[in-house]
Amino acid sequence: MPPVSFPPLTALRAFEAAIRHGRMTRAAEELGVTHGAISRQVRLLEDSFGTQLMTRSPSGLVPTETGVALAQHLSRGFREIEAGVAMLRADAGGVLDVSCLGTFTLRWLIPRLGRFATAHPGLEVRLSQSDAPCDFSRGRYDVAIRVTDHDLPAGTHVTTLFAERFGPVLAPALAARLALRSPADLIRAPRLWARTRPGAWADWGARSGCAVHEGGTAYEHFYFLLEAAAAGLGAAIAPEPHVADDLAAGRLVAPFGFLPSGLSYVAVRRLDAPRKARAFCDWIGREAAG
Amino acid sequence: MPPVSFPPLTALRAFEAAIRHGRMTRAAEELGVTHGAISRQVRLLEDSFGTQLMTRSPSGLVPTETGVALAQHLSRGFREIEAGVAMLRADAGGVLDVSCLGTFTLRWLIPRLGRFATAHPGLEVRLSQSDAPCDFSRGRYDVAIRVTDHDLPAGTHVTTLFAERFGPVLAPALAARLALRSPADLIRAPRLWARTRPGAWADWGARSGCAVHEGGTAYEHFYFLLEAAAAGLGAAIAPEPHVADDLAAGRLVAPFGFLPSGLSYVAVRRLDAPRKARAFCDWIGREAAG
DNA sequence: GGGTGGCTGTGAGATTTACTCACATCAATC
DNA sequence: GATTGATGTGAGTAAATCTCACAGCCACCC
Repeated sequence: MPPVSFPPLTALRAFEAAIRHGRMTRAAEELGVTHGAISRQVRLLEDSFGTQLMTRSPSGLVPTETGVALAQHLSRGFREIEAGVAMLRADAGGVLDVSCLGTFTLRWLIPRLGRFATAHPGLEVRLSQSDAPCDFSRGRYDVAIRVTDHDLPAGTHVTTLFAERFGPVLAPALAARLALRSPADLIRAPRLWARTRPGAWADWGARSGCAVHEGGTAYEHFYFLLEAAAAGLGAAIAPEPHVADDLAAGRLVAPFGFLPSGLSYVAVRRLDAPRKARAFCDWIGREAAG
Repeated sequence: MPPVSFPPLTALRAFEAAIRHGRMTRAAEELGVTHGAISRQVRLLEDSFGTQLMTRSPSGLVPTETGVALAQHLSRGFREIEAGVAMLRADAGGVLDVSCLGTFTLRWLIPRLGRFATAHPGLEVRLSQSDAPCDFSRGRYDVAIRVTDHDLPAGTHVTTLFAERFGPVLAPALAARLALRSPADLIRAPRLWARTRPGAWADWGARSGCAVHEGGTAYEHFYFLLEAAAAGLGAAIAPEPHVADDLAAGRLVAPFGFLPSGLSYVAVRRLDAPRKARAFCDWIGREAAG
């Protein structure tokens, strides 16, 4: 319960706004509540003091002498508080720099970022693409999203998003033409791979027990790789979250599903990162869980 | 929901207290909550701004630069609010003057007044005895409790307490000696009456259909009347609430029960009475109803 | 190294506060 | 008398706040 030295601050605020506007309806608009809420708060305040603070009339409110004196104190008090909050808001907005895997960004994070923006107005998330190992020493970003195939730097907090699952994907038409019956049959498909993940086919082969041939067509970015696969140029090894939408849309098929890659997607921040970095990591952890 | 321009005031207050004390545990003591509540409120504040406001250590809290700045604004703001509240509390305590029927006061109100005092600390109820018609023009009291046998002044608010029921009461021994079988037998009892209610016997006679004789012994105050009746000196016409305790204690008996007198006990206040008058009337109305 | 004390953090659930909705009442205006 | 715009309130819901009961951490002491 509130300390005995104060009535509810909500009631004080409602009262101050009502007096300042001269009407409960206007105060309600300012505070984002119904006039009934203002009426109750003011009534509660008057009851708790045993003193009438305003008279009501159809043309609005008139404070009593006591009410005027109280409202003046409250106005000054709330203005001071408002000044502090505004100062903080000006500071605290700004930008959060997030270093992120390119394709993950495009296909998983960006579609969800609107919810973060809604929850944190005034805070801009600035994304940069990288799959280099985390290096907070240069201060270029506050949070890094990575797959845990690199040693993570000491003195960081790691938020696990989800375990990676990966598997071969290709266009439906190509899959039909190749009459694939088992994962081993993929050896007949043209092999596509990304320079960012050169060992993907070998890793998958080791996990699935399938022989995989070498060579095939290399692409600079994973995004191009998936476009090529969707165009029927061959099969690619892709992490599940990157292709979930394409699978749902029927642009790609994953005839043999996905296997755990042994890796995890993580969000990493320095232990002493700004609070907004923690807010972001908490948020993205919840998004990944949900 | 709170206005978008402010985070929860409760959180701001918790934060300010924590910084001022340098410890959440001390802030919790001041605000009358557990340290867990303070911890959550501060965390909520930091999350909503995306900014760390303090660092925690086993030796206590250290505000960040941002936190210091915010806390200074908040301290000034809350001090201003506190000054207004203190001013009001000083004003609003004081005294409520209640003019009340003497015996009603003694026998019904005073035993209950402790509950009012508990609910309204700092507010003294000053009772004065009177059964004269209400006259708020002299400003001698804020509330008058009366029986509605007088015209009530215009421009007042009336809270009905309960309808009066009255009837004859006398000592058990006298009742036994007189071998009363019906109300009419009361004509054999010595007739006691109060100067404040000279027409009581006649009123009761009219309502009960019994002949009542005139004369008998007059007392200045109703209290004396009841003492005389309890001493076996005769029968008196009493309102039920005045003698409830004596009946329960066996000091008096009401062999023929009580009849509605056509009157009501009411609490009356001016329409523009101080808020504490309304608080009192609301309270006494609830006590009468319960 | 282990024990103690005092600090903060948090899951889960309970309690309290605050609010909405849908009306009612009142007074001013036309 | 009807309309408009103000405040008041019963009943129920939603949200906020809090408690309880622990856990974890660090400094200090032995």
